[in-house]
Amino acid sequence: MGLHLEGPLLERPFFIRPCAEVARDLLGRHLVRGSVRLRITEVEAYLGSQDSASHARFGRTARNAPMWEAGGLAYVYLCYGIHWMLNVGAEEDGRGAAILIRACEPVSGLPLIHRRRGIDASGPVLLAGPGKVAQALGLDGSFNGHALFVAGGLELREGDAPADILSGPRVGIDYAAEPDREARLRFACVGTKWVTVLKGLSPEDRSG
DNA sequence: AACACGATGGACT
DNA sequence: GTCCATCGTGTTA
Repeated sequence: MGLHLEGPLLERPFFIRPCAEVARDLLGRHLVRGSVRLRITEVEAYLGSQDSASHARFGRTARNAPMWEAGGLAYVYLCYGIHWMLNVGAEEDGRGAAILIRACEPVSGLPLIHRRRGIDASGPVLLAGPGKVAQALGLDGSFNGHALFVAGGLELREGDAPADILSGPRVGIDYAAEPDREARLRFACVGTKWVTVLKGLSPEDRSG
């Protein structure tokens, strides 16, 4: 056992699509670093320079440079001086689009996850939150710009897609202008307990 | 060069 | 619900 259970890496074209589409498609995929494997359960799409909630609203800077490359690079930044946040770049270069990984469920590597998080919990308190996900993966600024479609280091691999998708407004962006503040750009796996805030989420309209 | 503040999380009332 | 740690970043001057 082992190797044949390892889903293949996502290839680069996966990321070179509209940001919200990639965001929905990231649900259920696996983030892998060494023994730690996490299944993505909640994400937020940040659309680019025209999105007043996005770091891309300032244009290209030293910090957010990975957002502006072609999709598939990690954008990792420090929030509140304390918490590292993991984003996945999307779309073609020059767009500034990226997806924040907000919550995951553990698949393997619990001992290391517990050690990095500093708690022994088994519920959502362990991995529901963008800072928690990055901490569990042992990420810091040195991962900014890391290619997620390359084996070794931090990887994005196939997983199992959710039965259905919930969507709702993004969290913690009160500074954004309308309509960005209300845009339904947060996505989560239906039925999961591994989600930061259930309030505001509802099933996507699948008609059409 | 100074300043304001944040895509949060944990402790606490 | 409230408070606040802690520092890199972008803004303004």
